[in-house]
Amino acid sequence: MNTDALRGHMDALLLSVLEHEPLHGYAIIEALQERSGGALSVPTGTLYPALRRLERAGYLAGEWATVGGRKRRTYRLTGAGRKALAGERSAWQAFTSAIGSVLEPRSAR
Amino acid sequence: MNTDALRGHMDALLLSVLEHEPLHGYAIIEALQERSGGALSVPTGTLYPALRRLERAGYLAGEWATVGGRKRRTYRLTGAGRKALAGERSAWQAFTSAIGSVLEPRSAR
DNA sequence: TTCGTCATGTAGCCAGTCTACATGTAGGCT
DNA sequence: AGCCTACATGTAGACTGGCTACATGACGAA
Repeated sequence: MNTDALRGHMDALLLSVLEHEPLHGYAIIEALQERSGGALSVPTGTLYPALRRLERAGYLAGEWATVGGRKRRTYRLTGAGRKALAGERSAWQAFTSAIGSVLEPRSAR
Repeated sequence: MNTDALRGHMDALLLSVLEHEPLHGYAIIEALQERSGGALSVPTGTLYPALRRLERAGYLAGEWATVGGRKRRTYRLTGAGRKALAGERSAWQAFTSAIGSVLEPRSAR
């Protein structure tokens, strides 16, 4: 997939994937790919700026760690992040419902 | 609603709303609003350029008419437009399925 | 004659995604 | 030693397409 249709939904994806466990950037990319059955491949040039944006917004908290000689920045969801995630989820519902109701094939009335 | 999340899905909406009957721009805006239960309000600065783009692409055919002294450009779906619509529909399925599978709340594993 | 609805259109802004590049470690293979 | 792949993060700049704001004009009602 990976069209620009993702626009506006990245935040939801990132917050969601961090809901149950903190992850670092590289692991987030893999998690998204795995969870979506390979459909989503987020390039690093999209991911890292987005993580920083969400951190600035207060939805994520990042922390540096060194594992096996490699530096990682691990992000976890903040309280505000959880609220934002809930908001993103209901926005997603509203979004798909609105588009779906238009796209749904219907017989000529 | 009406965030920029629409990006990439406008084509599908327009093709879909024209599937069963040709409409002119203004009527398309109303149809989208009605079908979505008021959730979608597409501004003219989005609609008209999109219609022209789809016409250039060969998915729509536009024709001028004058009704009650007012000029309208009525668009109808072409054969290529129908094919494109089918493609947009399956793309939409794939898209929502991918995002949904990530967003879906799940208990910690 | 003014206002609201109908009707179309464009210029320019803007935000977020993508491409391509840059940097560096670790481990395996030859 | 040298090379490659996987791991890991990051930035600059292009691109794209939806949005705001504006411009134009006809019609009917108050």
